Amino acid sequence: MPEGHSIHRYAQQHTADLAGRPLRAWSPQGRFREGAGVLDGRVLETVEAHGKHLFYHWQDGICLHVHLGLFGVFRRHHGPPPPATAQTRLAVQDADGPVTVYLAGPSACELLAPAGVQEVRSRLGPDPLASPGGSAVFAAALRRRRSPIGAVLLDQRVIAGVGNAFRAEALFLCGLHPERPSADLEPDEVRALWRTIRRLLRAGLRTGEIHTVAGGRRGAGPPARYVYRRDGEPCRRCQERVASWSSAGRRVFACPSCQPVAPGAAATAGSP
DNA sequence: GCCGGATGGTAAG
DNA sequence: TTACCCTCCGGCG
Repeated sequence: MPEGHSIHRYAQQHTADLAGRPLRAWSPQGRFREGAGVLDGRVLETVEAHGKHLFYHWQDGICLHVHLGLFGVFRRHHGPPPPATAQTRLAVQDADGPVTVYLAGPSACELLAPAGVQEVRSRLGPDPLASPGGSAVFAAALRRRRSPIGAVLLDQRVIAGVGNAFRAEALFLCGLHPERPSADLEPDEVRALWRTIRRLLRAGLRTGEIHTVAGGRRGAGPPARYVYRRDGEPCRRCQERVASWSSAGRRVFACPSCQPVAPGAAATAGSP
């Protein structure tokens, strides 16, 4: 589930598993043969996450940039790994340790010079998990835009790491309708939104799941959400049916009663 | 066993 | 807005 929390988990895990020693690297699929050849035998120093982007810093200033996109997946094997599949873009293995990591289906897997790293970073807004003081930058960006807050939250130049699930849950928790113009939000609402997103991302980083319903989980079962992918089901707070519609090619979810389009106004139909 | 959609982002029209 | 990338999984039969 590649929203920001899982990307930070990968950064932590891959640092723990692989950093500090020379690694074997190869590309079973062949599409990253040249890059893997550069990495093979080198030492991985650190892995850094910003939003949904991973930066693997290797010795000699070499940086591997990975973005999973919608389909990308890491597989981690402890001990002798199964043979890599034909889809495996990159395989990395600790020559002396037990861990092998396979990467398949990423939208980006590339070596970047420092200028390239800077270029990627320059397109990313503050990451609530990585950017102290990001709240002010976020607030300024919201004031500048006329787009609906729902669209703005998915814009990685405004805030990095939020995906469709965290968008839906954070807007519900803050009582904000996704179609409200971002510039119309009150300063208090903007501060609460940043804090809510940061809290949800931190919880996700800790647990690896997007479980947002207050009170924690009672027993096993899938993570519980308020509105994300719950369209047609009753709102957990007011029993109104959760609405959903499509905007900019993505599904949007909201409770029409708990998230009024105009602050203080009565609930309206779900679809604007 | 097949189909459609999914947590994302870019490029083309 | 649409297509595409290219992987996994749930629903359906």
